[in-house]
Amino acid sequence: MSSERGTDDPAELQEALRGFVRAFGLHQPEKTPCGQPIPVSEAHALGELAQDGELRQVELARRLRLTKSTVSRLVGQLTARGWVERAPAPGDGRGVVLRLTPSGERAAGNLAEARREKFSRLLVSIPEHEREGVLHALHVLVEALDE
Amino acid sequence: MSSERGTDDPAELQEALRGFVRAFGLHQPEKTPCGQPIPVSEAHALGELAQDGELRQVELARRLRLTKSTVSRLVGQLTARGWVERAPAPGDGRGVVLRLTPSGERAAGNLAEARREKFSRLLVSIPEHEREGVLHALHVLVEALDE
DNA sequence: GGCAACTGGTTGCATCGTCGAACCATCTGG
DNA sequence: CCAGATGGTTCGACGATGCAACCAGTTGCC
Repeated sequence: MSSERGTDDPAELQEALRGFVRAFGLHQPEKTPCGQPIPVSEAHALGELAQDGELRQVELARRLRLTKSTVSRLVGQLTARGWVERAPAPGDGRGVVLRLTPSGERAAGNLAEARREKFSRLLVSIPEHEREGVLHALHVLVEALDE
Repeated sequence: MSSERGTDDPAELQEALRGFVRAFGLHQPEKTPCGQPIPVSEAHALGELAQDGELRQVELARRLRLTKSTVSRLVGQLTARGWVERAPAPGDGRGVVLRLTPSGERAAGNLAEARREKFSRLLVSIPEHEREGVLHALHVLVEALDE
């Protein structure tokens, strides 16, 4: 029954999250999240592909939480860049398997490097004694959001 | 020189943030962040206006971290809905002062209600003893991002 | 076998959201 | 009084997403 705005006030949390979203630049389509000449959503897809080597298109959609139509176009852009190859899925005439081309591997590598660089810079901007708390807080948040 | 991945590893931070972004659903254009029939960016603007009563357009742009052209159009949409009024800024012939109309106040009220509801739900999903830490961490993050 | 229901993909249409550049009007400082 | 900064608008381009309609292949069931 405290009248002071404390840790049980939703407004506090809302304010804090809103500030973060804006500061992180999530409002901008961010042509180059890390200085690389590549759109955000393509970067996400590239990351998934680099990690798994091969992916069914439908699986990519699931991971990125996008509709199949969006992903279809996304993959179209990536193949147009020569970064991804579509192949018929073995055992299912409908499906498509995606794989990075050598050029795509390179792009993914550059991207990963740039990303590491970016977060490295961010990390040093966080006072050392706060870092553990920040990481922990993010995990807590994700857990709360997943419910 | 520690080989363990600890609080000085950028990958940790990257991973944590990526997880948060996806869990928070920031990838989706989120037509109705809280079930209200209103686009996200308009909602943000509405929130700022509701809080301050009156705002210079340039100030709104600064807060939302958007360019003046984007904000100009955004405000155009809001006035088209009858939620915002443009008035010449007193003392500066160039400027524009924005104010919510009664109808805009209502819309902002509904929105605030829905948002409060949403964050309230999120808040209860965060263990009580973590709440202060989460809030603090978000502030630290914003500060680091601003550098 | 054959037919209905489902699933993976593609394409067309609509909407949202942002930026940069060009342009105009209005301050502001020598 | 003029040059440069500042606030706004408009235009053109791009990125990103969804839904609906459609096609093709798969599956389940009678």
